Amino acid sequence: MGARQAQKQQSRRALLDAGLHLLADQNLASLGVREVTRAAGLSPAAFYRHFPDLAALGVALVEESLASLHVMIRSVLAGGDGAEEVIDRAVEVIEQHVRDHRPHVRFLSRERHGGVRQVREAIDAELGRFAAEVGAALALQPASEGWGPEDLRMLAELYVDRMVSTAAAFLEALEAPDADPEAERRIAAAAGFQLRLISLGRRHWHGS
Amino acid sequence: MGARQAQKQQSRRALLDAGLHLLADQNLASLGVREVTRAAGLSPAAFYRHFPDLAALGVALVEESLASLHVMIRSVLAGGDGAEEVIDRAVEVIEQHVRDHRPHVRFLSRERHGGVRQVREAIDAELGRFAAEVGAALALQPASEGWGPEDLRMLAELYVDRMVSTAAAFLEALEAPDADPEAERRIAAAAGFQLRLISLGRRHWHGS
DNA sequence: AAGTTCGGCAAACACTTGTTTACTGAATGG
DNA sequence: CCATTCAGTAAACAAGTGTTTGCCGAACTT
Repeated sequence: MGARQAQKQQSRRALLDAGLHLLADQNLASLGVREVTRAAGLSPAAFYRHFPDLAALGVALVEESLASLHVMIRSVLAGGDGAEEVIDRAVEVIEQHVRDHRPHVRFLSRERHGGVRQVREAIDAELGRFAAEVGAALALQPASEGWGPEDLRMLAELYVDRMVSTAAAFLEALEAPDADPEAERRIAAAAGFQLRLISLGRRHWHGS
Repeated sequence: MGARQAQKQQSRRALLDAGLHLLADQNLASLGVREVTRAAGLSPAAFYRHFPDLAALGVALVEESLASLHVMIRSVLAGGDGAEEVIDRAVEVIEQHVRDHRPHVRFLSRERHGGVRQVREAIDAELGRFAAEVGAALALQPASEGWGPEDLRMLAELYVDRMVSTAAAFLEALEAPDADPEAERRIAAAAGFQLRLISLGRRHWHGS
């Protein structure tokens, strides 16, 4: 890659980073082009060399954020099959992920139902793909015998939604002004309990 | 109430309605005082006769939105005890509620993780109170014998969260440009399935 | 070495913004 | 009936906004 492209990528990075940083305490719809370029150390006009819109920057952030999420989900699904172990690992991995990628998680959580349609749709589509991935993994387990693909999808959605909620809860605990380690422990306990309850229900499910 | 107060309330209503209307496709943080007053047919300065902040208007909208939610939750909990019936009724009531109070539901869904802390906290607190209410109702059922209050709370949270997610899903289906009745049916089916799965897991839970 | 591409800039465009000010005039209460 | 209260107004403030323009100069191509 030429030095030309490299410098362009660097500016693009600066814009994305500045955006992500500013989105710590405001949402995409209230972000301004000038605000971002100022924080990135560029002139306002430079923005348009990279994105047509702020919505486009948002979509780029979605892609970035979800790439790291994909890695996470795979690390949960791979490994021991015991339901208990998978659940415990899932909760741990989620907590660690929120810790490592706090700005991205915050962005996703905030914009999932936020004011910018393009971004909302991008997140939703990708979350659907997660559910499909989880569903495929579930289908491979012996406990899924006799389960239709429709049921498996609904089950996977339930798991994914639970994980997203858990991540959001961890996030809120981390952002609280008085960081309380007890709160995190309680969230982890609740998540473990709830996931266990779901998988228990699944084992006792006999046809729909 | 004097005619004086009545007129004031009318203006306040106009501001709240205008705000709620504008929040259909943007979020609170990006709303402007002038924007609201313009839509309400008042002068910008008039806003400050009613609210010190836009955040305050947001909190007022939260209270309004949650009042109607409380009514809803009670109508679910009251009535036949059969788990199946409760679940089916819950899904129906949620769907109807979203239909009847679309702007409020949208507002709650959007601002639950939105950019205004005051509003986020107000929603969260009230949602916690819902969970407590559901937990209290669960405690009365015979199936809760041997369940600690902690477990009941986590279970109630799981139910409430599921309901909120379901409401959000219904909302998104209603807002889709091509209104697809099939999508709503699918959401209702998924919600029923998932709630059933949870209550099945609950019945087979033996201590934590 | 000459010519082209193109990322970044400063400046200008025409608005929109939040908030305060001094005011008006109808409802209120004595 | 007269004084007071107070919701609502118009006007002004100093900023801030998105986007376009023409231009520069370093990196590429031939």
